[in-house]
Amino acid sequence: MYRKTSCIINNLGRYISLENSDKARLLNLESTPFSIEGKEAIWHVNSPVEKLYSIQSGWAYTMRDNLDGARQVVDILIPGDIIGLRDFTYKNHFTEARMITRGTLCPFTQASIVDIIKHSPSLTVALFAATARQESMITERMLISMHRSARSQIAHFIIEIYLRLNQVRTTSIDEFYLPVTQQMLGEILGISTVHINRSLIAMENDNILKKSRNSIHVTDEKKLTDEAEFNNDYLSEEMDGLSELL
Amino acid sequence: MYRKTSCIINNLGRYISLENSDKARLLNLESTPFSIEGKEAIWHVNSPVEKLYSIQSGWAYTMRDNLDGARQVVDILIPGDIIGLRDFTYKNHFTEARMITRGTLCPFTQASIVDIIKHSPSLTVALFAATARQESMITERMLISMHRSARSQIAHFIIEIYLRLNQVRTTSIDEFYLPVTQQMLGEILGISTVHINRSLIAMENDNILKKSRNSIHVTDEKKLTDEAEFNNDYLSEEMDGLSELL
DNA sequence: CGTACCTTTGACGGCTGTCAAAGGAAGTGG
DNA sequence: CCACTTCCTTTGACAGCCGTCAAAGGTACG
Repeated sequence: MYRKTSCIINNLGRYISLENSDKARLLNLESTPFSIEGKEAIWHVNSPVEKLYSIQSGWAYTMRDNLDGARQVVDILIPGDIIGLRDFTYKNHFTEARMITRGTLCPFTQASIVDIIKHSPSLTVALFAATARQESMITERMLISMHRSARSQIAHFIIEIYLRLNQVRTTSIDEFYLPVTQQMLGEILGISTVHINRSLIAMENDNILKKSRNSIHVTDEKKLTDEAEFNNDYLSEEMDGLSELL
Repeated sequence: MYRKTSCIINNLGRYISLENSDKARLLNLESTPFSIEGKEAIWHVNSPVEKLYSIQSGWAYTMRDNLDGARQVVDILIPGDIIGLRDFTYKNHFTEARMITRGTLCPFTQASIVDIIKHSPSLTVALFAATARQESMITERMLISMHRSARSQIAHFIIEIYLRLNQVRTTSIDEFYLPVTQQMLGEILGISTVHINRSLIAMENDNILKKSRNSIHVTDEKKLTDEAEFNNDYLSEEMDGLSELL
């Protein structure tokens, strides 16, 4: 065992406390991490599903092109997240995955996931938990995109990202790194770039936040959370009852 | 083994071919099915997560109330579906689940899911597959609600439901049972009842479909699919590579 | 220092929401 | 089997959030 940790250990360890045997298994299954440039593709649409990737560093996203030519972002993935959880029981990808920034990924083959399923109930449950959290983020975004104003959606997205970053490493809400352009923010929320821009300017004029190219300043956290009407149940890492059954 | 089949066998059997030992395990884990009235609650918001339910007959939905008082439907669940897959790694439910029509449910405890995870890799993979399909439906709805007109969303929903029904039992697209009110259709798609109504009337005037209280007549399948711009990859039950690894 | 990408602004239109009320259909109880 | 109640559908009027189109101004990067 040449390393004491791995990216996926940090992820799955959020939901259950890992035995040493589980940690050893993960270290064993993890292929060599590789670095990857910003904007580089991780997989393409319709390509066969072969691997999952745990993000050691860098930001990534999955997206697809709508028939009308509009690009739609499905997930925003930050360090610690697993890319491909939604896809690994499908034959082909129906999204494309790309890096936003340069970073480092740890690949896991499908076979190693099957190995986990065969030999470690606790890791399997953690995989379910990680899958459910990703699904919950999508569900939340769906419900919110259907009923909230652009401003409220933007506020909600910023708080969600802040909380997710904070789960991985302490982050200040006053100012944090956010390598997402206004254009991409529009593609995430399903709002036109023009309207994103106007909304951001309005929120800046109301002294709520200031978005610059790769970071965000939150100047009035209270106003922001009020607009976001944020309920963070869906981000909860707790899993009480289930872990006792293992 | 007092019965030859169970509702969950039909569900999980879609994704992999089940060994007899797997079938026996499922029959063993399944508690006695119980019947439940239309509109009756299956669980409430914030109640602790205890069970999953496989639908033997009847339709169900999950929903939650937005802060502005609007009700939002998260999933529509038809016979053969599993209720609670998204929730079972959480401590509490953040949706409420109710029947639409009267029906019969087969409950599974969390403990029995853990039993599956511990003892049957193939069933575990099938559970992942079922979870991923439900997630994909949400993802699809999210993407579509963000970029398509009300008419197109309605068309898409009708085709999705038709295809899902058809996966369980042969269904004619000309006319099929659809116990979803216009109001609920609005709550599913995030569109006001008034606008749902106007859109349905417009589609009826264009001789595409006719929705009556509990069923739908599709009079022009081609026009309907054209408007829906339906890509059914996400409903695929195929899972090639993975099952070979088991 | 040019090229590509991102942000910003203005003008304009329309899809969809809200409010309010009436008409039907279904279910319930006497 | 009929009143009554509740839920669902339908219609009209009106407003506004947000999309589209087009173009200019900034900013990063090779």
